[in-house]
Amino acid sequence: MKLAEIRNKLVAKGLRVSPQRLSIFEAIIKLNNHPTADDIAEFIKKDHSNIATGTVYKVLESLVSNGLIKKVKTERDVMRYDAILDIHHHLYCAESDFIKDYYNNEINELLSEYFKKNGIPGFEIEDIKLQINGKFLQED
Amino acid sequence: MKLAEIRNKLVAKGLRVSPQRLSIFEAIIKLNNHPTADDIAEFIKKDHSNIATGTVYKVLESLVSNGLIKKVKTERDVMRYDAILDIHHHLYCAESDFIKDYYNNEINELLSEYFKKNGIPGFEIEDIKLQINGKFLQED
DNA sequence: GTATGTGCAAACTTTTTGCACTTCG
DNA sequence: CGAAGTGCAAAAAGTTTGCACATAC
Repeated sequence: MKLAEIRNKLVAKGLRVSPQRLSIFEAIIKLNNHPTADDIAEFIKKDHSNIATGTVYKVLESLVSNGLIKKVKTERDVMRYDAILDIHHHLYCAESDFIKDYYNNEINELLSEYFKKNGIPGFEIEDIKLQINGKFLQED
Repeated sequence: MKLAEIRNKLVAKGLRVSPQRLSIFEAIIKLNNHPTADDIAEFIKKDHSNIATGTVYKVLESLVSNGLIKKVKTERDVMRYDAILDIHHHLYCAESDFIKDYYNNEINELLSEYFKKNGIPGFEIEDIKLQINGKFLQED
């Protein structure tokens, strides 16, 4: 995703384009393994200018509440963030607390077809995500 | 689940049967909406005897690492706990941060059949959970 | 110029830890 | 009795908040 694209997304939501917003958004995309607030802060401090921790949280919050990124949580005790790129699922290894995105349209269709036929009473489905738990093998 | 049953589960894992373990385990089952450590502590302090916060965390940790309960996390910032009763999925409403268990064997079979045919390269699947996001309608 | 965003540090919340004491088996 | 578990209080970790200052538009 190019900078101009990010800029557009911010503008489209009525958010001002500050360098902090840009670099946080960029960081999430580049650090694409579901970074924590701390990962993001470090990344920015390393490659770019300085940024306050409080700002990182405030910006993340505004991006989340504007639907530009998502919060992801694992069994560990920190929040992780995820750019919203596409419908994807998560492969998760509890042992290493490592999350990897998993794309599979066949599954998406299988599920959406199933739930189109059989809804869930008392619940309005917005989207479905798989959390596939297990272990990563060598080649990762 | 009866007390005797809980007792057995503890013994089976080589854990000692302390009143704290029993009441924490019981609390998770009774407070069956994925209670937080704090919910559990309050519940125990109300209905039964006193318990230290540190103990609650220590006991939860031992139950989790012995596979007797599970940690569940939502987008909010506290950890929740879940008795392991059966294969189930979660209906989740981000707005209210409310989680409800969802049982559906048809889906389980659909998925396990699918992944039996088409594995995921580099990943060994242990189990699959659906997180179905959306909104609860009135009758909840 | 003004509403919005940022930096900073202090406060808050949740979870962890260490150690003396207690209890299960 | 001894190993395992608990209470307590202090500390760590993660996140939020308030307010003065800065900046995007």
